[in-house]
Amino acid sequence: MCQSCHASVYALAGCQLTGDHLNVNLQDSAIVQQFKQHCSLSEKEKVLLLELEQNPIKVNAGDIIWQENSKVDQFCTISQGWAYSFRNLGDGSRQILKVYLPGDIIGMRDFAFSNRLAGVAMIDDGIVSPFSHEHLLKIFRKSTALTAGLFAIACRQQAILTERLIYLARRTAQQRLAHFLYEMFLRLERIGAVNNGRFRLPLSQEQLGDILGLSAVHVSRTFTAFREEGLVLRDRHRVTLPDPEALALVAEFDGSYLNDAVPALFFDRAWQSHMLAGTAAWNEETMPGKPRTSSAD
Amino acid sequence: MCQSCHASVYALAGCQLTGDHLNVNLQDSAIVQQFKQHCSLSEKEKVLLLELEQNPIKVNAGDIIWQENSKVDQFCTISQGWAYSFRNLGDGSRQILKVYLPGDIIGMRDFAFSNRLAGVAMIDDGIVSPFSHEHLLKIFRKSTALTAGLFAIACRQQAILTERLIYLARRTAQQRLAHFLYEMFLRLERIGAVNNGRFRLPLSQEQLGDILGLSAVHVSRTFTAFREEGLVLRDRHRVTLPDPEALALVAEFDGSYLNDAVPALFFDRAWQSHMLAGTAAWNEETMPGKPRTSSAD
DNA sequence: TTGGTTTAATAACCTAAGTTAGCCAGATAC
DNA sequence: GTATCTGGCTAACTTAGGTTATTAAACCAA
Repeated sequence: MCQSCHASVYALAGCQLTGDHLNVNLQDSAIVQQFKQHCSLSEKEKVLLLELEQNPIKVNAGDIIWQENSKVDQFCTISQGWAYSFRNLGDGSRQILKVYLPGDIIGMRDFAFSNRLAGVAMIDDGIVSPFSHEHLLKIFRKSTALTAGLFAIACRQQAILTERLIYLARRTAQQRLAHFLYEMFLRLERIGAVNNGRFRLPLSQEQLGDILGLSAVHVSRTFTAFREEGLVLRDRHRVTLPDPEALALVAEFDGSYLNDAVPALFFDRAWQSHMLAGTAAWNEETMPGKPRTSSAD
Repeated sequence: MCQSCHASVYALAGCQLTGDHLNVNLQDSAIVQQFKQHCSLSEKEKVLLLELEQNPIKVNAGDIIWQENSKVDQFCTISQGWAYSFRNLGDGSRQILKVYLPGDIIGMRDFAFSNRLAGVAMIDDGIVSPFSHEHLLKIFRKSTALTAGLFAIACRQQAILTERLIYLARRTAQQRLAHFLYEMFLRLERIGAVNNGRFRLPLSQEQLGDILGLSAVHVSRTFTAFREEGLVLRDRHRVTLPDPEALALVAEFDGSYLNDAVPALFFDRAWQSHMLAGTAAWNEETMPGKPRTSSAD
């Protein structure tokens, strides 16, 4: 951890640091982008959010951010790299619960618990920024808009889990893999990491199996089937979807749980001005455009 | 909906009403019990919570509270009866996502969405109380303690979903059924609905299949196996667990996601007094005892 | 009472995915 | 260079659970 850096978030914002010190600024913070999906932010609110990223740490591929059952002492934002949360099961198998991309908040689900229900590990090299319970409570106290935003993020997280639950309970291997690939395609597209249906997917077939509740062997079989059907081409860690919509069709993918993040309340201006006068400006102008960052937590 | 009743929550609290009007009071509100798991409440906060139950409605078994894809206009607390949320899938099957018991909040996951991702139906006759987005925002503005409590409930909801996800992805039919029955046993025990390992479970085998991602036929087979092993006795809608712990063993049940709802912050008194002075009294005295109401949402 | 409907038990059969194992191609190490 | 390791592909075989069908018991409405 960047212990030697005691610069405030104000100082950090916009400055260029070298070595272990990392650049954070008001414009390109992934977490601010994340929240802009949900509401417009005042400067004060941006600062509150940026404070979450005061303590950037470089982490390496394979690093464990925290272990299952360890004490819950902090949460993290991730600003570079991929991570995943996982549970090791009694029989030696494990389940990967969620893949995190830059802009996501990691571990917020542990807020209500004294011990971690899941471990988190880095897939890639990257940068994470730990923050504390206090920080979260501070946001609750200081900004109703950010609170609602955090609550919305927790709700969307539930929606994503629900979607996966249905797929794991009810769908075939082809549908599961198609769904996962298409979901990653959409999430990566938002953060500009897709080029012509082609993107990097740094996951082994074993890891994919742990995500999808399948054996690695069957993941391989399923990729073979997709290759023969021309639906998915995979070369090491690069994946190409020649026709993403065809894949979505196989998966019976309904993206409303990702895209339809437009609470009724954003559109009720009379109510807005009544309830939120003086706290924060919710702004429907940010809504019509497509969200640009990945889904949170 | 009890449109004719415009009595304030203060008037309702403690009064005895007849016909469509229902009794709500400060002591036995299931939602207040629910929150007491997480924190102690001031009188003002209790009133804020009780306002959620201002509009009790009688509903009948089989009633649809709301349909999938309908507009998100309100949430609900449930004070009597059982309900479940569900998704109908393209192929005619459906997945039951969650069973709600008295004291739970229904539909909070839809906070971030304009349309419902899941429908909700009553299993039993019961009483639900709708409340609005505004109400939730009002709580965010007025009480950091209740906000944190709501956030904690959303987090626990994620934990429960995560647990189910793992079981659906990785476990055998016996483990899934054992897990579900044992979880219901624990939740019902908390609200005093278990007598000597015996409780009412008003779900058909088809509904159980929709919960567990199994066919009704296989649910039947699994019950037969449990009966032969003396693990579970089922007669229509009554279930007896002669040895609940044996069942927990079969399920490899780890209850920390239900019981360990004790955030580190509750125990850090220095931090408490620092952060929360003047807002609400978090109280570690309510913690050591076992929670008494079912898990929320 | 009757006839219709829902729920449950069991059997026979089928299939998707797990398991084990062998092989090969890239990496990485020596 | 060669040896080793990891990740991926394919084949052969096994198995848990799905599907369909039959029967019987509960439940309900007329």
